[in-house]
Amino acid sequence: MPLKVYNSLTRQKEVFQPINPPYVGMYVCGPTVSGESHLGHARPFITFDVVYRYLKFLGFKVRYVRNITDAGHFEEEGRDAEDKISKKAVLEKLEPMELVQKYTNLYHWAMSRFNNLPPSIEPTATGHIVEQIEMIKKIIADGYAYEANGSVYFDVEKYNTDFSKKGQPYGILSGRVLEDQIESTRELDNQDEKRNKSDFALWKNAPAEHIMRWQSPWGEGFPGWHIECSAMSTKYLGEEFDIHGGGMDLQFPHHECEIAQSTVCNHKMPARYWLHNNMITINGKKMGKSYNNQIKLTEMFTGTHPMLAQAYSPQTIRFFILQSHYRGTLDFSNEALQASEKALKRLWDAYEWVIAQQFADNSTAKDASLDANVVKLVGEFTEFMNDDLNTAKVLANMFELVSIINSIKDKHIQADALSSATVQLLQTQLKQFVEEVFGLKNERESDDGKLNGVLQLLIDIRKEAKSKKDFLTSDKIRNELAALGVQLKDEKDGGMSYSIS
RNA sequence: GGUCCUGUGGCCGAGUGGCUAGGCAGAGCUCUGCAAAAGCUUCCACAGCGGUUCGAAUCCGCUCGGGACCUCCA
Repeated sequence: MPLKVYNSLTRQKEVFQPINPPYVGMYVCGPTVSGESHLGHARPFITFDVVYRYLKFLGFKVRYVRNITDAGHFEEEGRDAEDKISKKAVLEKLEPMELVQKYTNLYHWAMSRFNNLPPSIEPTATGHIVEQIEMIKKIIADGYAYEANGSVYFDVEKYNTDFSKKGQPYGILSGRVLEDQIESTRELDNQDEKRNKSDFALWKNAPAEHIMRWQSPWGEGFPGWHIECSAMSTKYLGEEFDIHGGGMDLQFPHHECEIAQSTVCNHKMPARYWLHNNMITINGKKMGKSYNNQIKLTEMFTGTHPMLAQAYSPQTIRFFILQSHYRGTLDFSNEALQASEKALKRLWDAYEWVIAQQFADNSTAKDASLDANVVKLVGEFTEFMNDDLNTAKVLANMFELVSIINSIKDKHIQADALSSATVQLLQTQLKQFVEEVFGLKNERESDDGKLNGVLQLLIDIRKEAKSKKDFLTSDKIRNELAALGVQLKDEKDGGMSYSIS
């Protein structure tokens, strides 16, 4: 069964066929680095990290482009159209680029803690002003944009009229009809400069107080909020590429505008497959700026937010996100995150144990039906991923395997119940999916061996105490280590192991 | 108002018309000096009302509820 993905453009699952196999071009809308990332931002970055990882797993050569928006978009609160980054820079008395750097660093830090692979190219908007200006010039030359008072606007009406004839009206991605839009569009700043309310800015004239500004054929200004993605995706992935991803809230107007801009410039629909992840909700409401209900990632990791009962590690959050399908909403709650934390630990413990085991050679399975079941569960990993990346179902299978693995570990099931071939399949596939595809990693503090030595010593003392039935001493060791965050476990075979939380 | 999505057991969440997803929590048992961990068993579902069907959580209709986008937003 080939990989199928749900394409927002066609509103159905489609077989994924790259334009130039084995190469795949994927563009994902990155962060605006005018502030800290919150939990909601984590979803697309983790979701598309898994898409990236899975495509690589399937053998595709992927160029993954994810931009950094550092040029500042409008914040049209009240009357003054201001550049978010400039405004905040003044407040914090930082240079705009200093501020951008600070939040970019913080973002990269969070991404690495999630164990997200860095994209192949991470272009910045400020680094591509020239490309954006060139693109705008082309759109004007083709007659789909006009200048007004040093700003440039995209003529949505004309685009819609002309491209509807080619079967590509404005609104094709989000299923909107332009005529319905016009009446409902809100009053925006400088509305009078536009010919129509639905027109959007390609370039904005910079008022005197605006710090971030660039020279252009239309005077000093800054780019509009959609053009960077069109310019950079075209530059690095070509006029037509395979996958465009992002959050569902970007579908309209952002991605719709990208389609219009790119189509005028390149005479092609920019991307073939449009993938959109759904939102993280909190108390049933989307976590986002509009509701002022975000929990920043730094707050998640440290537990410093009134809504948080405790800190949640990056891998717990990653696992939490993987437990649901990316196109559904995912509701945040302490209970849900705590469940994820425990589940992840159970999965990881069993996983670590089984891949480290050397099983004796065993050509025939003593328990044929169990053996067959393991083969089936493992085989379904790709089957489920191929069905629009159903990570939730893969995890369900992994937990069924966890039970089997733990039973072998506890000797409820004999090791020779499974054939060597099956054990090997289990080990390799689990490793591939847990680490390579899902990108889960061990969060335990790495130590230099000294800590391990100290703990082994304590374990030995505890064993001795136990053998003498000196439970006072043995319990003291266990309890005091527990208070320090080290859990001792008595194994079935009389051994002991520890884990550090 | 327009476009669209959604309503699953205490909580989070999968789900192809017929075969109890899974996780966390609860209960019992096994193991254990006691714990913890683990294993086994078990309880608790498909918003409501109709319809299609031999059979529906799954398809259709209506009602009620929740949400997203239409404006910056992942």
